[in-house]
Amino acid sequence: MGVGTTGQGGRMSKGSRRQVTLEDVARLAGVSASTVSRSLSMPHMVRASVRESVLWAVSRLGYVPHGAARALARRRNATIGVIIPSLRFTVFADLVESLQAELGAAGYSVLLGHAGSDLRYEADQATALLSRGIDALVLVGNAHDQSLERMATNTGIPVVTTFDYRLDAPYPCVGIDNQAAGRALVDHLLDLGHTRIAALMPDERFNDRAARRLAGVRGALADRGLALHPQHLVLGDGAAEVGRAAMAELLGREPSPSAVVCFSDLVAIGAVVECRARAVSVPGAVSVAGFSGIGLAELTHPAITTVSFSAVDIGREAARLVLDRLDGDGQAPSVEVPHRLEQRASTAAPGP
Amino acid sequence: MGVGTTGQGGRMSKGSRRQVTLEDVARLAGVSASTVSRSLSMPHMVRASVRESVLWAVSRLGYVPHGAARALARRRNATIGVIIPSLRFTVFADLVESLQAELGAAGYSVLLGHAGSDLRYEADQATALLSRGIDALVLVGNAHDQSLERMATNTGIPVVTTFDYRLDAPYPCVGIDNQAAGRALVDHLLDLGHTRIAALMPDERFNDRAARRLAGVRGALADRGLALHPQHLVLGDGAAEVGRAAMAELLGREPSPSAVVCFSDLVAIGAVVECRARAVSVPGAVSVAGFSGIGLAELTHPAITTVSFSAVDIGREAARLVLDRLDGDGQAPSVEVPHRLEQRASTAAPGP
DNA sequence: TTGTATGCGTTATCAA
DNA sequence: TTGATAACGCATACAA
Repeated sequence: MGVGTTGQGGRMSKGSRRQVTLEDVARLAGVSASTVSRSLSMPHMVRASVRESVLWAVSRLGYVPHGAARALARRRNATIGVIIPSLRFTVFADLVESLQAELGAAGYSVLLGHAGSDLRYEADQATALLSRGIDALVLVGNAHDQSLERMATNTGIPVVTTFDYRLDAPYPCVGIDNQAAGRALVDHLLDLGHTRIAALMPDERFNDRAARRLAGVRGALADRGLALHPQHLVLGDGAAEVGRAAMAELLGREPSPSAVVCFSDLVAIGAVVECRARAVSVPGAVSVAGFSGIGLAELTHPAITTVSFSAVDIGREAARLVLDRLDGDGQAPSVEVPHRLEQRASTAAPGP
Repeated sequence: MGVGTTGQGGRMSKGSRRQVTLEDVARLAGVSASTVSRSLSMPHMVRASVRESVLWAVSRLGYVPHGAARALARRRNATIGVIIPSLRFTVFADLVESLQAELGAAGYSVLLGHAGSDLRYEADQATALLSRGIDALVLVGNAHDQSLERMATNTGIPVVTTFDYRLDAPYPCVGIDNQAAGRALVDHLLDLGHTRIAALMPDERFNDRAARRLAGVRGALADRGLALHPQHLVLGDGAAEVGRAAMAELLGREPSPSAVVCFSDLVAIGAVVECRARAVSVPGAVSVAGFSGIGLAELTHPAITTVSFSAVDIGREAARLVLDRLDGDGQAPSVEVPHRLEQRASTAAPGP
């Protein structure tokens, strides 16, 4: 679609310039509108010489197809809705960027919505995107509002979920096994000899990934006859500042933990900062672990032990699933993206 | 538009369920289609009792307006295109999130495009968004490809640019005065007594904000009879890892700088990490300053001196400008968002 | 205040 | 291979 010049969509500002239509191109090329349409959408169905003159007319007039008209006629929008909690989390920014690249290459655009951590709000966003016209919906996690689920089934548009892989997922999904990941992190600490392990995490009621990780944490503890002490669970989501505050809170509690798992790397970084501010040695006095494996976690001092995975991979695979549902045979299965324990300097055996 | 249930847009999957249309609602409510349309778009133009029964039918059928049809009829898409270099940069993620919130509240959706740092690619993205149908376009910076500019003027859709405020901007813009900000940072270092000042920055040919900052840097130096030594300009964009590598490069050069300004906080953080790895004291042996004022720059050790500003404010004001162009009188002027020098521990007077 | 008729720009169906 | 023509679903000018 050549670097066209005139398009639709804008308010006709003052000059009220008319949209260049298929008709205009047809007239200039001396053919019918349908031939122009075909020359653009199914070039092989039209004689080469005709196609050439059409293309010439197109670029001469700077014709750009009218998206809405096309969507109306084709019953398809070439647009995918993506709803994430927030772009401030590196992993979601990576997801969106990756999705956009993959879907863009296949001719789809991305319509973006933010949901915070509120499932009701997520459903509202979905309604908005749906009425805007989307061919598929990409969500984060597997817990969603009833009204959203109803909408999805009623409209029949494909839904793909991300960041949480599980066999019983309601939609095709691509993500990590959060429970196994949570377990791996705690097993690592247990192996080091820790017994008083705390967790800094989002409210599990609003975050099913966190809930799964917590299940993994509890499971690992239970397997060794231990449990998460109620005083050892502190809520705190996302930002380093929050991690700092949560760590401050935790350090004031009894019994004091010898290790802390954070469900986000930034929170872990904040926790370490707070420890330094209080002259609490990491990992001397307390071990700290993060989650996600963002680049920064490797550069801090000490470098942060974490469970790493690729949000970019999740985006790419999610795009594959979406395209399979839209243009393929719709049989592509959910995919588990691997995670890996990155053992670094912020965790060590507990002091004597 | 109640939490509807049935919408358009999806491929009709197998069952090929038909879209619920205005007509269906009209039939059920016992009125004409136009009355239904009015009940939804101009409720005050219809008798209360009628409106009620329409609304009832709407929710009964789970009617959701068909975006494309609506866009076609109204010649307006209720969609704003936003093209940014990358979501991996905190400031752009903040911009998008802020824009989305403000525009969403006004009934607009955000269609997102990523351009990297390539103006040609940005223009391609613009073409894609334009043909998807957007009512306005939000860009980053004031330097753009000719073809994009041509498209913009030909379509007549409003364009608003962000992050670079300048009087001679080709479109209404909202951002900081990058030149003044660059100058402020270097003045601070000069006041501390530095004379060998280096810069870690993106290639100015592809980044007009960086070019302006560099102009500010050079200006401040020139005012004191100094200049940027050619060996003291190292390219490196965005990520902490990149800042680390750039700093490594810089530390190997002659003459060695006593202070380094980075055009991004993450790069500054990376630079500090590299210094620590080499046992180069910050700010003892070399001062390091960042740019943007992301939260993390305050938490590092040492905390990073930076020029801070609010990308969220930029987003909010950009949304205001867009809405003014679309629904207002189109007279709202460009806005300069304030920046502030945050003097922190990473900069100090040079050693003897 | 409500209904009728028409247009929005494309694609798809069907003849030619 | 090409050209009429009928959808596609909604908004609006105009008539009632």
